[in-house]
Amino acid sequence: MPETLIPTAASAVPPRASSIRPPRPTPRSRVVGENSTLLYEGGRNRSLYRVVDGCIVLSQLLDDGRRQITDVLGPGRLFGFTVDGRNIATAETLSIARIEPLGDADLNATNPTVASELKTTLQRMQVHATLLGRKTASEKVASALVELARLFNRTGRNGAPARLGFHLHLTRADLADWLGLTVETVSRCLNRFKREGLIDFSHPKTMRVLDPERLEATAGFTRHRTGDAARP
Amino acid sequence: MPETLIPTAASAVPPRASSIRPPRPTPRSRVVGENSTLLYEGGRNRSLYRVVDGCIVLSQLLDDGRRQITDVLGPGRLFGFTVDGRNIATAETLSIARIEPLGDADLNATNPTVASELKTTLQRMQVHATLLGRKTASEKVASALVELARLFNRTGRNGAPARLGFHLHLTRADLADWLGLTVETVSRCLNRFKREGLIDFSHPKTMRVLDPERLEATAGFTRHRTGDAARP
DNA sequence: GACCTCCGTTGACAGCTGTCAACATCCTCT
DNA sequence: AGAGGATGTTGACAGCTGTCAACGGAGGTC
Repeated sequence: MPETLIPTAASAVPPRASSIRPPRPTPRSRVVGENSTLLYEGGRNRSLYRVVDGCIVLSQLLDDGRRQITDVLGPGRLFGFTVDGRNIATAETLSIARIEPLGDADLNATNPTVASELKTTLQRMQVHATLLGRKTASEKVASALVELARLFNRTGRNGAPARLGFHLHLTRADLADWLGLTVETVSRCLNRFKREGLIDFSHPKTMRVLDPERLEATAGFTRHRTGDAARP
Repeated sequence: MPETLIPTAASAVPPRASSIRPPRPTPRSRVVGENSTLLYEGGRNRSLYRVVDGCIVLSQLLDDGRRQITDVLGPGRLFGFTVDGRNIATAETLSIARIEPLGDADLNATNPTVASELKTTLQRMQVHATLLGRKTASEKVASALVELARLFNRTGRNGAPARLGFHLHLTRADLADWLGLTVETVSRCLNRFKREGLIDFSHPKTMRVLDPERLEATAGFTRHRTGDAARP
């Protein structure tokens, strides 16, 4: 039963039993349940939000129901950008999440931090466009795993990622909507990767990367770099 | 013979014979020839640029040569955004273009106009992601035609677009790289639309929209709008 | 605890789009 | 004007990915 808009109460939110990463209390931050729609594309809102903890996806819909997830947000990322006062995208939680509203003023994005985030997001979108338009199904799924492993790896961000286990917050359908594929194709790719020893999972969302190098190779990860000539 | 980086001279640039839209002289603006690479992805630059006139595309490359055009820019659009001082995308001219460098300070995007442009671009990228991930070849090509007709229609922007003729600055290969298709598929779609009376072209780049409504219908254009409930 | 829906997996099959090839046309350069 | 390359078109064919279907299992509700 998805809630709508931003609930103020942390109703269905038992703080995780042995909470490994204690949610640091942030000014005005709120906890939101899983599968809540926070913002609707085309709707109005008066604030930007920062993801403090959890996983949030942005999406757009075509009127026949086809969905495209345009971004997957982890801790630190901002969302709620508007054009002409209207939300660019729908925002939904894929996990219990803690979000922190930013002031009205930041809506104008004249805040340097916000502007920087905008540019980073723009870059991410362009990289994802290249994935959507020019990568094969296997490359897409492998790319997604590499990216999500970085975002949500279990070991925290204390230097070396011990074993590349992470919680996949997305369902197969979410992955499909993110990568421009169907559920069946995503499932087939994941299980092939599993058979080939690239990854492993017993529960559908408990992922472990067994062979990072081959996975990244499968992702066709490196973008072409013309860069500038080395300046000696 | 593509030039590299920003040339200061307007070498191969005969100002268009009966120039309908006289290039308004802008402070410090420069004219750049067709098929020039202005910026390289991963390279450094110290300024943003505004497109005063002409057509410029942004692109990314995978290292095996696959290319994705991430945006098509017309008059008024900005480009040259960086992350960590590095260009996000390669920028190339598809026509003789006039560009105007903006000050260093604007690189930080704290200028409200720049910030607004960033948000608009972000929205465009998300709409395009939906196209790349969730539309069929026909829908993609039709969408592209609708968008390019708006961008480059011949009648200027004096209210009603008389007859929807416009100059297609992109080659079939450019269209393919923009839409995530192959040249052959693009060509087949365009010629089918021509047979069906949606569009017409004698020269490959001289496009005319004959049936805007059916073309937009083919584009599957309307995105789902949940909007806000009407407030009586 | 039983039911029931959602989610994930797997197989069979089809069709959209990519691949390969040949050819036409346009443009540039000599 | 002629040569040659880039661009565009069209056909034949293949294969990647989508579609349809069936099934199993997990989680949630009563």
